[in-house]
Amino acid sequence: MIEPREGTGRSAKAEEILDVAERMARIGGYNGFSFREIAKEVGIKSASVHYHFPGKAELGVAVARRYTERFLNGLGAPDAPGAEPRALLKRYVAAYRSALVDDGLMCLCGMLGAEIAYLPEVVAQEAKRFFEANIAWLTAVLARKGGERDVRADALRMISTLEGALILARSLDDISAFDAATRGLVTG
Amino acid sequence: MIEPREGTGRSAKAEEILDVAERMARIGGYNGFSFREIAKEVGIKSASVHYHFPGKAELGVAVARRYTERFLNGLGAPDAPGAEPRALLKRYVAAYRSALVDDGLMCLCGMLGAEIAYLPEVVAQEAKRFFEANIAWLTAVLARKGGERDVRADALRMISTLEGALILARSLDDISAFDAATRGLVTG
DNA sequence: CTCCATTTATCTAACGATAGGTAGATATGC
DNA sequence: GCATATCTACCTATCGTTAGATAAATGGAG
Repeated sequence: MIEPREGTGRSAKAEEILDVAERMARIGGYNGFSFREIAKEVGIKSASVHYHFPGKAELGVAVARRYTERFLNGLGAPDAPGAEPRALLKRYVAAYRSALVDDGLMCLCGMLGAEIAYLPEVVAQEAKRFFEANIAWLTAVLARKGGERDVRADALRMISTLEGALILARSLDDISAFDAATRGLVTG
Repeated sequence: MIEPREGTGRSAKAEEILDVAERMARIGGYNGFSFREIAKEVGIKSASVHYHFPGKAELGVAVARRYTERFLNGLGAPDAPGAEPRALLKRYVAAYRSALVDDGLMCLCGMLGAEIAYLPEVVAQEAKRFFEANIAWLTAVLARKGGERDVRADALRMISTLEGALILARSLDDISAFDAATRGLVTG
């Protein structure tokens, strides 16, 4: 085989499986994807999906990890010399908005977080790690921005509002509800 | 029969079924409750649950409707003469906090809203109605309070922050994250 | 008050569909 | 020959749902 990887140590088929699983999970949560449905979509049999990912929990972990990594990479370093804190925060809000508007999908870890008491512990841990990484990124940016009283509280508030705004906008079937709910989130 | 109802037109067993289904749904979402598990918990067979609620969609609708009604009743009228707007808003925040702290559960319609694209339409409609009713209540209170620029946007922001804060606090397994995220939600 | 039809609420037993998972054969390429 | 990647074929468990039986309570009619 011609090694169609990209530094992740994963085959192209495995990435394809993760793509499909992620999209399904961002619609229906942990129960929203199944080996059979993924297999059908990527053109193999369900037993072959087990070759790439031994069990559902492992697949869930892989999806969440890749999601978190991609999300953080999209944000860039919180202390990047060229980027102003305010611009970084705007980018953070835009990342959530893009999921809703461009992809029509929820935040994966928002979904998993909602049903966290129902998940295999290894998957729950990944959802937790996503939020902890987000808090770390935001607190770093907010600290750089200065003038903040409680950067951790502000970080938690931002994440909460954005995750909730996704749910609300999708429930109301009204994208403008997301914009209204998040207006003024990034202040002076 | 001695009519063990309470004005809802539903038997005591049906209410018991709704109790169990609601608790399960507030942990695992729409897929988090099943006829068999509910039946086991209330001490009957799954076929008997179908006697009270013909199908899962109907059961989901009944759970959501009862939840919404109870939630709104707990808030009271937004224009109650004795209640100050600020106190009403505090009560609104406390309702979410109580779900998390007292019951250890998510908001039912936050769960359903997250997976809304995955739900039977009749159930999705009930989740939507919950949020519309919440927006109506909040805008009425915020309008009474005065000094607001865009009461609808503020209502959407409050709901989003609270729903998201529930998810975040449960994901982090840290109740104080809810308090930090919602601090200052009710202003001046 | 008694007889009988009906309703209420439950049961047993099964249906087809789908879930996650496994064992073992098979083909392909280094 | 060996690792990779897929297959067929199956397993057990659970899902929502349905048919049909049953027992008890209810409500009129004579």
